[in-house]
Amino acid sequence: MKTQQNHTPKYWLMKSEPDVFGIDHLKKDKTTWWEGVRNYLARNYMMNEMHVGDQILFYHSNAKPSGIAGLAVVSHNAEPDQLQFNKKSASFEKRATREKPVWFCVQVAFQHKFKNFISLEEIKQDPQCSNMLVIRKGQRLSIQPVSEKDFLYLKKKGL
DNA sequence: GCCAACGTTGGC
DNA sequence: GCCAACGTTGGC
Repeated sequence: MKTQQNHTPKYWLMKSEPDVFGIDHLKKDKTTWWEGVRNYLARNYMMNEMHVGDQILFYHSNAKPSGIAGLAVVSHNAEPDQLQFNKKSASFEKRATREKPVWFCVQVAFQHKFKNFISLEEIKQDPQCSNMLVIRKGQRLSIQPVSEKDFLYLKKKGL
């Protein structure tokens, strides 16, 4: 009989605007459903590749300064994004039905706020981080895969 | 506030 | 299926 293959933990970077929902909001709320993502690649990551236990660099975008503010963890696998059913929401999706949702999101739980906030500038300057997607010009994707090496390095640096 | 980069929409 | 127009993201 075939044994089910265990999911190997993965590492991600997730962007959020701190004015809207930053690391302090997550700390206060403990968990949040990552609603409102309306990009197919980001959706596919959440739907197909992110699993409970995956670790997350929580990134502040559109901030002064932008950068990594802390750590979070996937606390629930993807479920339909409820905002797509809400006519009053900016994230309403007219193509979606309860039977056939279009958008999905994972639930994320707070872990740590970094003692040492790591600014985008610092990541750019650091030769250790030269492969990271977040430093690439024009990289707007709000959910990005991160290598284990980069994750562990930044975790150690930030905590 | 500017604007480069990129995703989406819609006419054809 | 192409691609121009438009909208959004997000650094600066």
